[in-house]
Amino acid sequence: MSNEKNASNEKKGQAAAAQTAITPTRAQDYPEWYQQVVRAADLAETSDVRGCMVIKPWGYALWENIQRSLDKMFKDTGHKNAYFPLFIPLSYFEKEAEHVEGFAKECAVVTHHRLKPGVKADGKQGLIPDGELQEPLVVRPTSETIIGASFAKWVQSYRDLPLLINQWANVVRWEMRTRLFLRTAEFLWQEGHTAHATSEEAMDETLKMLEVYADFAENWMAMPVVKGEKTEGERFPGAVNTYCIEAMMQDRKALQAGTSHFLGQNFAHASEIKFSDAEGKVSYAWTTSWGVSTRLIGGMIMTHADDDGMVLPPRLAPSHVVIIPVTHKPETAQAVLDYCNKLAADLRKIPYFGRTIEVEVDNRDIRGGDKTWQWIKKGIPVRVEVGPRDMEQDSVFMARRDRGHKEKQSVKRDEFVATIHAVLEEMQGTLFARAKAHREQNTKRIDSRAEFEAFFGARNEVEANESGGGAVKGGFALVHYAPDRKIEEELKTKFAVTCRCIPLEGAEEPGTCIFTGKPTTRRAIFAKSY
RNA sequence: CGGGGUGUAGCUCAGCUUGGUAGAGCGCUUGCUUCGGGAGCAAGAGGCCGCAGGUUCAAAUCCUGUCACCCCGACCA
Repeated sequence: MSNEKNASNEKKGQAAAAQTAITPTRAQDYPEWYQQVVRAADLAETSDVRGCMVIKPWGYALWENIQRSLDKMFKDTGHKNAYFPLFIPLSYFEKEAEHVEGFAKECAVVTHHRLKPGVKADGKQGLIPDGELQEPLVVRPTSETIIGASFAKWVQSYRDLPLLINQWANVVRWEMRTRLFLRTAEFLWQEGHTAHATSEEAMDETLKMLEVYADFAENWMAMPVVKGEKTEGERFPGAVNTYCIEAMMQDRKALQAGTSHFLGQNFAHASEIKFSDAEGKVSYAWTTSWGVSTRLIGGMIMTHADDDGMVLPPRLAPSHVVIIPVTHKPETAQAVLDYCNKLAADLRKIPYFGRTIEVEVDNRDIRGGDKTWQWIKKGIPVRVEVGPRDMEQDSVFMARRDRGHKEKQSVKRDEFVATIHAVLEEMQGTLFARAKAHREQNTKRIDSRAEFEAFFGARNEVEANESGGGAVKGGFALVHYAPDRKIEEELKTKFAVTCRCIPLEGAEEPGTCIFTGKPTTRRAIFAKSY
C-alpha cells in the first residue's frame, strides 16, 4: 500500500466530496481496506501486546449481541454455561497425542509464579521471574483436556449423561501472523463441550450444533454459509470428524466461521471419562466440542462492509438508529433536541429480536457532515436528521446504510416509528440476499483438473481490475474429489487452495475425482481461504 | 523460524545519499466567518527522531549491536 497514494486520495476526498469514505477501496487493496474499515468503524485496534487487540466499545457491543443471541440458542438446546481454568497443566495437555501435536507450536506457557528484583536479559536492573513451577502451565488454546478432567469426575453413571456444557472464554494461540478479529493471539470465543452415552447421540449433538451455527450465521449475521465436513487433513487435532460452516468473503476467499467436532472416544480415553451403563458395564463416553469466536466479526465485515465502511446487520447492530439533531440555530435548538429525545424514547419501546430498538441521539458539538460520515463508517443501519423544518412538518429525514448515502427521504414521524421494525428487517434481508448472490456468482462447478487450475491460477496470481488493484483469482470450486492428503498438500503449495469441506446438503451425484479418477458420490468445495 | 522492509508529533509520512542539533498534511485547542452538512481564514499546543554503544567539535543523518512492528513464506478459528 503506497502511502503517497493514500495521502493524495485523502486530499482529493476532502476537496471534492470523497468518492469513498474508506481508502483504499476493496478493489484497490482488499486487505488494507479491511484494516481501514476496522479502524474507521472504531471496532478495535492493535495493542502494545504482540498479536493482541483492544476491542473498542462499538466492537465489543457487537460481540455482546453475538453472545446474547447464541447463548439463548445454546440454552434452548439444553446447554448450561460453566467456567474452567485458564491454565492447563502440561501433563493434561499431553494426554491426547494428536491434540498436543496439533497445538504444541502455538502454546503460550507459564513457567514461573513470582517476580524478584534482578538483572534482566538486556543487562538492565528490573524484575525477573523467580519461583519456577514444578509443572509448566499451558494457557488454554482450547479446553478439551481441562474440561475433560472435570467431566471425568462428574460422569459416573449413564444417568449423568448427556452432559451439555458451554463456556464463554478467552483463549491464546501464539500465531505467527495476526489480523484484527480474523486471527489474534488472544481471542474471545465460546466452546461447547458435551459427553454422551452413545456414538449416535454424540454425532447428533455435533450436527445439531452445526445447525445452530448455520442458523445464527444466516439469520443473525446475514452471512450465507455452507455446512460441510472437513477432510482428514483439515480436521481438529484429536477429532474423529470435524464439521464446519464456510462463508465466502467479498474477495471470494473462504472463511471458516465455526466448527463442530465429533471427538469419538479419543478425549474420553485421554481424560478417563467413563460411566456404568444400565447393565453395569463400564464404557467410555462419546464427546463433542464446538466453537465460534470473535472471528465472526471479521466475517461480518468482509461480508457486508463497503467502500464507505462498516455495514451492520440490524439484528446484531449495537445501535439501530442514530438521530442527528440539526441545532445550529440557537432559537430552535432546544425544541429540536426535545423533539429528538421524544422520538428516541418512542423508538426504544419497540421490541426487536430479543431487545428493543436501540437509538443514539448524537448531539455532539461537531460538524454535521462529519457526524454523518462517522456513523456511516460505523455502519449504523438507519440515520435520521431532524431540524426545525422537519419538526414543523412532523417528519424526519431518513437515510439507510444499505443504500447510497445521498438517498435520503423525508418520512412522517409517526410513519417512521411505525415502519422502523419493517425497515430494519428489510435491510437484514437485503444484506443476506446480496451476500448470497455474490457467493452464487462466484461458485463454479468444475469437471477437470485443467479447468480447476485455470480457475484459481498460480499461487498469488491476481486478476488486475480497473481500480488498479489485483483481485484474488477463483472463488468456490465444486469438484468431484476423493479425499487424499497428498493431493491436498500439493494444491495448497501450488495454488494456495484448500478443500474447505464436503457439503452436507444437496443430492448425491456420482462422478469421478478430477485429480485421481476415483469414483465419488459428492462434490467438495475448494477455495483460497483465510 | 527463513527472505524482504520499516521504526521521526495522536495519525500518515518527508528529512538521512552530501552529519550542523526537527518539518508537512491530517487530527487537536482557541478566535472570527460559514454551515440541512464530511467548510474557510488566522493563531496555538504537541517530538530526549525505537533502544544501547561507537566515530566526530557536532549524529534523526555514518558504524555496530539490540528490540519492536509490517509484508512474503511455513502454521492456524
